[in-house]
Amino acid sequence: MNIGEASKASGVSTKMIRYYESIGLISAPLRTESGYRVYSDNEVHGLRFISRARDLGFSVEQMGDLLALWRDRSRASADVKSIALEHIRVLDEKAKALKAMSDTLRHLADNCHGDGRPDCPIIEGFAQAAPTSVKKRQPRFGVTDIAPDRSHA
Amino acid sequence: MNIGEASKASGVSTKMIRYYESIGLISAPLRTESGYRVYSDNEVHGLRFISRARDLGFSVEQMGDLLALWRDRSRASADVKSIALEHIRVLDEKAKALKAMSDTLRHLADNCHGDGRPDCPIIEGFAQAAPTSVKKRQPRFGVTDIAPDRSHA
DNA sequence: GGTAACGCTTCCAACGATGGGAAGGTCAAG
DNA sequence: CTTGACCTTCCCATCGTTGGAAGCGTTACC
Repeated sequence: MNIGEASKASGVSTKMIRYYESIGLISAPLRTESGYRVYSDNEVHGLRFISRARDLGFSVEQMGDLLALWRDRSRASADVKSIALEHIRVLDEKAKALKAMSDTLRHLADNCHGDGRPDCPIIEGFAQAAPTSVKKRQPRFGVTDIAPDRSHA
Repeated sequence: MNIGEASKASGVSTKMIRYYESIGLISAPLRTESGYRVYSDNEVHGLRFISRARDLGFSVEQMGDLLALWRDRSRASADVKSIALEHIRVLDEKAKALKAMSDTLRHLADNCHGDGRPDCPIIEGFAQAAPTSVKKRQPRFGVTDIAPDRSHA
């Protein structure tokens, strides 16, 4: 299989496959005489593994750890589980933070007429008081924190 | 007030204040003869506004819109509300996506012994089946999608 | 044998928000 | 006058992913 086929079979774009190879997440595949990358079923399997881990929000670094465990037949499932549990914790924390923002905003929005008049609890809520006790910023989410919508493919 | 004081008073780092100025989110403040930025109470107020909007996950672009509305005394609260509602929708969507990931992973983890043995439903879950029907990737969250932890300040 | 579709490489850029640091100027207090 | 805390500008890095361009080789099909 060449890279295009491997991409289709795994759900990882050719760009990303080459990128993962460049950063050492996956090893360099064999090449044809003419230089084309050739992927074995096993390698495609690994790409699918990556695709799935990625969809669950694992970082490239974590995917590296998981791949190593995947390939290690003498792994301890405890090691896998601990990575997973830590990731779950992070995911839940993020979700909680998002929900808190949403709730705060919802509360403000519920009290906003939403008509042609200028008075608005939302704007006022941003403008007034609560000098945020200055430091110790909370982790934040921006609109773009969700990965750029690759779904326009 | 110089930039350091304005930063402390608003909760926006000096780096970010300069950055917001550079991208035109805020206008350039007056300078002393020696080139130091000087912030009025009003400008600090604006920075606090930004700080709060940012904590609710608004993007810089949206903050620009909100700031414009804030300064526009003839604004329609409906305009503010619509930005807020749209943002709430996005926040909820992200939270939902995170929760779905967490749940999937939790399910796998619950079935993992987590001991010294190698068999692990998590790894197996990643490795097997579900070729992701190839394309149309979902928006994803990576570990780093949560803003880098600035709280080590 | 031509052509289109794919592949190759390298490099460069961007996204968003933020931090880090270097190299230098300024200001206040001792 | 020195010291230290502040300010200035400028560039670089992060994180994951995508895009593009340039320039050329290969493969498959008609």
